[in-house]
Amino acid sequence: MNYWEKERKNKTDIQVMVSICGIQDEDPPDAQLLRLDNMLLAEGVCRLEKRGRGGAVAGAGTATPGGCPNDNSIEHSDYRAKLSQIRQIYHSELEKYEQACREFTTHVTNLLQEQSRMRPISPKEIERMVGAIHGKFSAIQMQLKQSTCEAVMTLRSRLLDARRKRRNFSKQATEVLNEYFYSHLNNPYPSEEAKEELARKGGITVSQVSNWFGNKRIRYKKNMGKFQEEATIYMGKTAANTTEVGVPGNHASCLSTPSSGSSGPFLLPSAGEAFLTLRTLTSLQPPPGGGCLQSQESLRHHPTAPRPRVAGSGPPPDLQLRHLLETLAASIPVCLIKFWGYAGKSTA
DNA sequence: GTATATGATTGGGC
DNA sequence: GCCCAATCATATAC
Repeated sequence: MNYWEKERKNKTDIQVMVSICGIQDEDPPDAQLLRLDNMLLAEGVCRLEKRGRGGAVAGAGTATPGGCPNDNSIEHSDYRAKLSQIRQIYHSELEKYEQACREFTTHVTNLLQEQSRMRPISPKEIERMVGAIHGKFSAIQMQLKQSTCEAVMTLRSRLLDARRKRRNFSKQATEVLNEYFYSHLNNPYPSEEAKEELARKGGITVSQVSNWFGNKRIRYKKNMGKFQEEATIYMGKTAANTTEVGVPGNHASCLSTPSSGSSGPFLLPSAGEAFLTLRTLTSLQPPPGGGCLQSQESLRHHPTAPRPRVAGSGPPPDLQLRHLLETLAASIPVCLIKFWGYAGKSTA
């Protein structure tokens, strides 16, 4: 094999290797790589290898989707096990790629050095070739990272998705929420503070409280008959709490006012006050065109409901309350429903 | 296995 | 940003 043949072969070898790998002079997509790195770090697939990258959230691997604080560590064990598998595969593949990159670089460098005995090859040319190889392997690594990210996302959606991991609230949480709902049936829109307090009492998150009230309002409206019994139970329960202490307006079991505004007409912080107000509310003339409140806006800002203060002559407030409780207990839910507006909406 | 209950998500309106 | 309404996906009851 003469010089030219040898030269041609060497060139061909390199070209074949380069073309097989599709090496081109291209800049690695740093931004995408950075995103993938950050995600893998956040998911705990890889560790911080380089300082100054930023963006990776410390402890992000322990966060639970939806922020639910419920105890789901048992359910997460499967997730963790599979994540560990993914991590192993990722590192194994990464190691393979890095080794292949080293071997390939060495091989190409050797070929170039061999060639340099026959023709002048500048260090820059070697450097350029090595850089191209590294760039290509970086691209391969990025594909690996992308695949790993996809695998993790799939795993998360399968095993950690909040919907799939739905758990019924504890009895206490449901009780707390129902008590508030039925004691504020005329305006079941808890303020942010009330939501926080309900969340704390029920051991759930504020957004779960919001979800619960959203669902409850809709389902109550859709099927009021079904909730009559429940309404009576909770209204009675709250009323009993109130009468037990013998002071109407005792708010020990109640939470802060609804979100309709502190100066609004629905300052009914207890079932006792709700009942006192009932007489006035049910005597209100329905708004024109349909009897009851027509829109969400009117639900939140009823224009006419007065403050339920009993003053002047007549029996003392506690007796009034007791009387009202006795005479109205059975009909309270219906009255409140009517006032709330949905009954009118569906029956008018 | 099916029906129902229930918590979460999504999309649109305001 | 909050709410409603529809819907999804899972839990629970039968």
